[in-house]
Amino acid sequence: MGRAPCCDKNGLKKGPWTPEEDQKLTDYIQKHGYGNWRTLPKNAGLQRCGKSCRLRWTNYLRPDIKRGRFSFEEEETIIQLHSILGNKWSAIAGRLPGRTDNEIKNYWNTHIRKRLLRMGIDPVTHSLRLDLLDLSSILSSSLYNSSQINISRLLGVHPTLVNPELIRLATSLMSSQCDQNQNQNQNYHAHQNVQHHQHLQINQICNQQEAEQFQYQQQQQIMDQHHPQVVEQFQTNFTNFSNQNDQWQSNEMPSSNLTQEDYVPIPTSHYSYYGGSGNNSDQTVVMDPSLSSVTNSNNNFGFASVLSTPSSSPTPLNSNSTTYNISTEDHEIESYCSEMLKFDQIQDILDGGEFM
DNA sequence: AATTTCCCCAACCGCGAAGTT
DNA sequence: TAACTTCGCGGTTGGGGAAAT
Repeated sequence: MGRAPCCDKNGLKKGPWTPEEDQKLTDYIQKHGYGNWRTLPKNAGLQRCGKSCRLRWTNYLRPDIKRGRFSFEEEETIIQLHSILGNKWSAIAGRLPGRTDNEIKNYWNTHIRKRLLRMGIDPVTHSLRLDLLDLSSILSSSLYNSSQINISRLLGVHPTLVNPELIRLATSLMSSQCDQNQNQNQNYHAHQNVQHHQHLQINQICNQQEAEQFQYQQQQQIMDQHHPQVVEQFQTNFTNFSNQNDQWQSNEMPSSNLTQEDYVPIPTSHYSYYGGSGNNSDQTVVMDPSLSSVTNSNNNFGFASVLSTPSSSPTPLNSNSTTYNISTEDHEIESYCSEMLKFDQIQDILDGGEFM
């Protein structure tokens, strides 16, 4: 009942904390603990409301706060937990020692969420969203600009590795597809409600294999229903493309201004956040893992590599100085992610949790 | 070099739940 | 049981730094 009268209008300070205020708060809590946040600021000699003090302490001053970049495993944990818990930031934070809900929330909104959207994955439901991917508009833009870069970005491969024949096929395919796309989108949106409910069911299944299989079937159905031509053509094209793959990848990767993030794998109907087989050898071709079955088996490219945050890596997100070379860092990421954080491990954690 | 735009994140706000009287 | 207080959560904002023009 009733709301706490938040920060007094009379004279209580707001805004950024000064080092002096931090010191006062820290000193006070170290001596007396933090029992009553309402009376604490007065006792500590701070012109702040209790709420502000609590926030400052829990999000910044607490000694067990782990500051700095999120590690790969932390990021993967966040994604997995979010797929189960949704925006329960405090619950997610409870599984990430040293991280605050605020920090995780910020990180989600500024990094992970955007990346999922670029991949055509709904960050709310964690399901494939072809409408978010918006193939036709991306391709239209690419074709309008006659840009090979854009097509290669869509395909998730380096420009120099894009088969010109594939570009030509995609061009003709999508130009006819554009006309149909609007109607299909309308049908697709109607489908989204159903899909959302299905996803909720998936979350309740709490079994990765069952959930993945279920999700795969649903997404396959959507792809087949709404984009049959796309599916068929791309499968054909990529099969042809893969036959030439050895030749393409045998060339040394040229350096480029493009960053790792410029390449967005195509989310196909069977996707995974994780790396593929874990059988890692030298990898230079960026390819959706689902395509690995029709390509060279060494060419798996895990989504983990795409998901890996730039802030987790030594290279800034949009650094133009970054050459396109995933063979070292992403190799490690993929290898790492394929080995860890399997859904059942998360589930084990959650089974003992209080919020399920 | 100056200005504008973009992006990140610390901090705030409002609400509901839990606790207390 | 109702009224009130306190706490914690999730959504949102805006200041400041970085990047782009």
